[in-house]
Amino acid sequence: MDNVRKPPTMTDVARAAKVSPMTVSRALKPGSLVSESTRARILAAADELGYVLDSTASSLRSQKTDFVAVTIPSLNNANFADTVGALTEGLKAHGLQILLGYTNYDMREEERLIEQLLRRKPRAVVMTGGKHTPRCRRLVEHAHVPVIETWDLPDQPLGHVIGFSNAQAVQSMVDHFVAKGMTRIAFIGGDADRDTRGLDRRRGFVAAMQGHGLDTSRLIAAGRPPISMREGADAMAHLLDTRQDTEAVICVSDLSAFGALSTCQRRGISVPDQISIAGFGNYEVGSICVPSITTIDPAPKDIGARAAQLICRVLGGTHTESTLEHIEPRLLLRESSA
Amino acid sequence: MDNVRKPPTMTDVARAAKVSPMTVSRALKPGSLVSESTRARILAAADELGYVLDSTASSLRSQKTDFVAVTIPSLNNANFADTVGALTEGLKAHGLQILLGYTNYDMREEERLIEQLLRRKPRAVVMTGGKHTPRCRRLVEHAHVPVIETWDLPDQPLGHVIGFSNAQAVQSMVDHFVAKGMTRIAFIGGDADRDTRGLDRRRGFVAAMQGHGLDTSRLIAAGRPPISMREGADAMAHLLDTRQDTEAVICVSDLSAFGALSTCQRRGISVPDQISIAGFGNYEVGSICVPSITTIDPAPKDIGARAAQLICRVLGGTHTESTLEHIEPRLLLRESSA
DNA sequence: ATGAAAGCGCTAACAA
DNA sequence: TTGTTAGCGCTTTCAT
Repeated sequence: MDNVRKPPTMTDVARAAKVSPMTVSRALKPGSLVSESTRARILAAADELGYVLDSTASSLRSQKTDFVAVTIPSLNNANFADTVGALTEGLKAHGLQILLGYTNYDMREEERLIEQLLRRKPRAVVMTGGKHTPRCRRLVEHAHVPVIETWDLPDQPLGHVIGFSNAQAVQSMVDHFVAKGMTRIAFIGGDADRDTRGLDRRRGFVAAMQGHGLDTSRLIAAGRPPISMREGADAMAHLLDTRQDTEAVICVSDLSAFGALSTCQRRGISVPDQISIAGFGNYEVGSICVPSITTIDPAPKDIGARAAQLICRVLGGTHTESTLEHIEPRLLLRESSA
Repeated sequence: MDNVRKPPTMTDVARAAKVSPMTVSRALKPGSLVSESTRARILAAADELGYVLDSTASSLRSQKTDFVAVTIPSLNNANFADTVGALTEGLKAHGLQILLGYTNYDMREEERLIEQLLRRKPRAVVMTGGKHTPRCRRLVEHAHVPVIETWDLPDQPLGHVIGFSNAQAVQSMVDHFVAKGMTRIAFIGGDADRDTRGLDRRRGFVAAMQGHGLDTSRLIAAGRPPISMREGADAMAHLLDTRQDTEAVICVSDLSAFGALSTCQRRGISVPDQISIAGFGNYEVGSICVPSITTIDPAPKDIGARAAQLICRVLGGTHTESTLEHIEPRLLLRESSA
């Protein structure tokens, strides 16, 4: 009647293979000192019993886990997915797993998440972004674990940084349009400070426009960040209705830029002949659509790969001081901008 | 010189608050029996020391974790992200966390991943898809943990199923085009069996065409699955070059359908006037682009939400037998199909 | 409301 | 090459 059998332990395997639990432990670890015949017997017994190592117990005893905590704002974002993908790949070689959590662009949620993650005693922490609640900062600092902040240049880094200035990247886009002789340039972004990177991009737009002595009033707040295609489409409709003389539109992301483009297509407005459009992030949609969308490539995979490398160096002891690795986003000029 | 201070334990907090460790343990759990003054003292001490509960130890002692293992083929897929999002949301209320892994559309990788995940003793396992290696099946079966397979209707379910027939969904799309009087219908998909759901959709296409006595030779293998926009665009170019009389194209996903659409736009071919296009998955891009793309909505969030509900019922003991919950994908007719 | 003792399953350290 | 002992940090259980 005990339909909830307890799963077999190492002791069960040891008994079945007629060795001590310690020998089983050794046999299950790769490069260890067990005679081949014994190991074979043990593996057979383990397989027979359906034994699976309990990594909870193993971690507790060895005071060492094999995972790296990672937080991203949203699961549903190709850029962050690329970063996490590269990170996973880079860590796999060193036997490290990723423990992934997402904050839903909310610092309170990030704090909750970081506490959850730290309870599992990760070997390192990789966070997206450089703004955190005070308690979140304290938690991470107290953890005595290597920390990497990515996708941003934090004012007060918690540890290592692998990022870039979102503001500066957008400034380079503004500079590009201004160099082409345009002056009436709009920005489409979200309406609140949930997405700090989006906010930085908007700030970069304003700073650059002011630097050129240009009008910054074409600033469309398109809804709760992160805005996507639908919001971009609606914002473009609003812009076309209210500021018909606009020459170029810079969007907070390629997704909203694509939405803006779709509105132009529905209205028969030719891009880039009548208006130029640019995005951010080098999402696939922007490279395929017609016209393809001018954008900025922040090299998400590079961020992940470098984070993995850095973690391995730090855990290996060959790297100790805090680093700032600067990512250089590239401007990709495509068909949507004149 | 000890720059690697050991983090404080419950015993440290107990000493600081002048109570026993047991009382600290109780004070940190919500609804437990500790006087308010003692609890306040303990929480203050914990905060002071930067104490974070060690869930490794806690799980070992209580023989109970708080997470659910989830495998998805790829992180970078809005559909699976939606399922995981809904699952996370539904489980959060019950204090359960998700331990997420991705298989990269590879059954060998899934096996490796499942073993890793099972070592952490999850309370339940949610897998995407119903095809697994024999060892993977054995591992899961031996784990004596509720299992849910999603997004598919497995031949031999491991436990619960929340899914739909990908083949049947595509058949309904074929039926729709045939009812409109079309006969020369093509299918664009991947070229290997990595993506079993993609393969099922292709099978559904062939079966439906044969059922109508139609030619199934317009079957484009567009590269290594899962194919995306670029492959869809190239495949459409190939199709237009070789089978100019094609009336409709069904693509394995909206992403490839959007790529196909972009090729038509570049060549000045009017959709749907000259050719109809349909996708699968109800991705945002298909609803925004011009023309919008006819598709099938497999209700990804619904799958996740139902999985969460099912897990809670099973763990709560109110549900014991294996269930098959059938998702009914909806055909969304949009501008890209005549 | 609080405490003392025991032990979850595993592996570090030492012994043989 | 294999075994013995002890204990990781916590919570179950029982006692007060």
